[in-house]
Amino acid sequence: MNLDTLRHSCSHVMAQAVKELWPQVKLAIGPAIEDGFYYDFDKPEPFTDADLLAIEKAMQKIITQNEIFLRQEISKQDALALFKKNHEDYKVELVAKLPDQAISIYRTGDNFLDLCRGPHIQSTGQIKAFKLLSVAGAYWHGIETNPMLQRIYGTCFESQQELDEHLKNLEEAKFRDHRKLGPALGLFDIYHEEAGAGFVFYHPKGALLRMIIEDYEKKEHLKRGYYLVTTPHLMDAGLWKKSGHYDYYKENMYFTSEEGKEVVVKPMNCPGHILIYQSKTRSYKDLPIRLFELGTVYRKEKAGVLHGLLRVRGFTQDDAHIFCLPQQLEAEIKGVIDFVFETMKVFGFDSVGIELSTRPEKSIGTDEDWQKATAALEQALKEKGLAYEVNQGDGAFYGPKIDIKLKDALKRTWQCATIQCDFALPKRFNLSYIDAEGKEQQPIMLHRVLLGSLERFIGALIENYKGKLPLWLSPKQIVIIPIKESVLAYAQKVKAECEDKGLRVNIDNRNETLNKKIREAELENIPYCFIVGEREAQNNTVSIREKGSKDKYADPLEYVFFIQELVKDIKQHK
RNA sequence: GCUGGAGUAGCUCAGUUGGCAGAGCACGUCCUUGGUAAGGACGGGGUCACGAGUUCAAUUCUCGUCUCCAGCUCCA
Repeated sequence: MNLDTLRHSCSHVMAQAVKELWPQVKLAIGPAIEDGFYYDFDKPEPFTDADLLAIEKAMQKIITQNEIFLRQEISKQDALALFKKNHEDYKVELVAKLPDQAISIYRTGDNFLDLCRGPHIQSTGQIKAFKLLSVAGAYWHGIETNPMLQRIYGTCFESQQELDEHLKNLEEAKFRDHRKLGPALGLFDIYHEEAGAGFVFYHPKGALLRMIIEDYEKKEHLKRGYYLVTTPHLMDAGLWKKSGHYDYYKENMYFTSEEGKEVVVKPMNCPGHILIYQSKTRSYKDLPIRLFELGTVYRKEKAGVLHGLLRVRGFTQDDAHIFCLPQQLEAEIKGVIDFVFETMKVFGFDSVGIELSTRPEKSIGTDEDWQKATAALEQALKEKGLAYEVNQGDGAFYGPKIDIKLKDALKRTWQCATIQCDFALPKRFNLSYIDAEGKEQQPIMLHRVLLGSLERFIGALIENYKGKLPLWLSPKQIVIIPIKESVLAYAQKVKAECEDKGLRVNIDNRNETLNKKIREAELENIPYCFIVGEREAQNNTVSIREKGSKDKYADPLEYVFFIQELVKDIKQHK
């Protein structure tokens, strides 16, 4: 049985139940979606949780009665008359837009009928496991200026077991939510009321994690021939008018002023990098020039879209702009794709989805340039043998893009890397290089990020690892627990040796019991506890407890050997 | 920005049909000096999100604001 068909049918049953309970409700649309289905209703009073239970009960009854899904074809005229008679205004609107030919409708039970292309399951009895999940507002046709309808989300599976598994998955997602885990683990917090929504504060452990990621990225970029640059946070509004951002994104930019001049808090790094490129005459021999910056940008996002670290108002991009010759374009794109995949893998994500987005309605540049740019991206993907989906009209205003979305442990996708091909900004800024004949030419510009925003990426990391970061990313790698005060000096010696090897280690010297310290180290997800008492001090060893090893623990080990092994693991990003 | 739900101690949450504000954890002091996931005693901590209104009296009722949550719309 096709799962989409099953879910679509289930949404019909839900609509039927709603119409039985509230006959005056008007129906909009009810499709199957990735994890279930929804149906949009026009009903003046909101649905409550109790309503959902009542609807579920009514649905169960319809399912028990095993009603047939009966397909009928009628003329457009008849369909219009039928839905008009039933006061289904939204259906009338939908029918009116259909071509003038036979239109299919589906009936179930005595009274329920719905405009529907189909297909459906044979009868309601085939629905074995379903659940209604939530209610939310949704605009008719998804257009902001249209009336808001009430959407009920539900899900449906072929067996109760699969449904239970899905619900368990949802529960688990809640449990690993970075918005809970992050503050609980001392990584970051957001002081919504005091400092403003959408602004992240990294606490000591989170700042360390961020530093580890930043250090890794800087090193890797230098290795690949990028130049590290830094650009200011405030720049004259004129620069943003020239780049086009002012016209396209004014609503989302933060402004300030200086001596009557308008100044913009940077929402992007490109204009800054362009100025650096323009600072001198460039030769074709210098290209490609790859400028990389961990650039912190601010965007005034609407209040309703903010979400933990995933959607914030101030964030740092691992942003680079590559200025290259036309003949270098494809190789550069391929190089970035390889860089993205390698980086994802190092951070523990190995499954990705790729999308190619083309020219949007609101955009700058000539058709010819858009075609060239889109073709270059597509060609690179094809030559890499990568599967991708095309997202028509979803590109940036200055060029088409490849988005690489990573998948986490729960198979959820996260938008992180993007590669954008841009002919428009070089034109606007009149960028140039001198070719072999001594003539001025225009370079092509690639915009790209690997992790996207560090904030979002750290959110993804926390959720993917459920807060249990691998050793190399752990802000605290080892905690040394001296059993009594008399061995403190020995503990300090061990600590010094570990630090000498670059390990992040501290001593838990509090007046608490050993059990409590171990418990807290476990809860804090510290990979290793080194426990030292008289026995260890005498033999120059430590007792090693690996996180999660429960009551089993290693025999006292010559710790010098052990920390060498740890250093090896860290080098390999384990 | 829109629809709906919510905001009580640092955290997780009780509670008040309008009349002195509660627990556990966390925090502080003291006792305890320990062998692999919570040792004990005592103590401090609150403009019940904020602002107005109704009332003898508002954390509780009404309105507004801010913020969060589930979605919608948006995401250079």
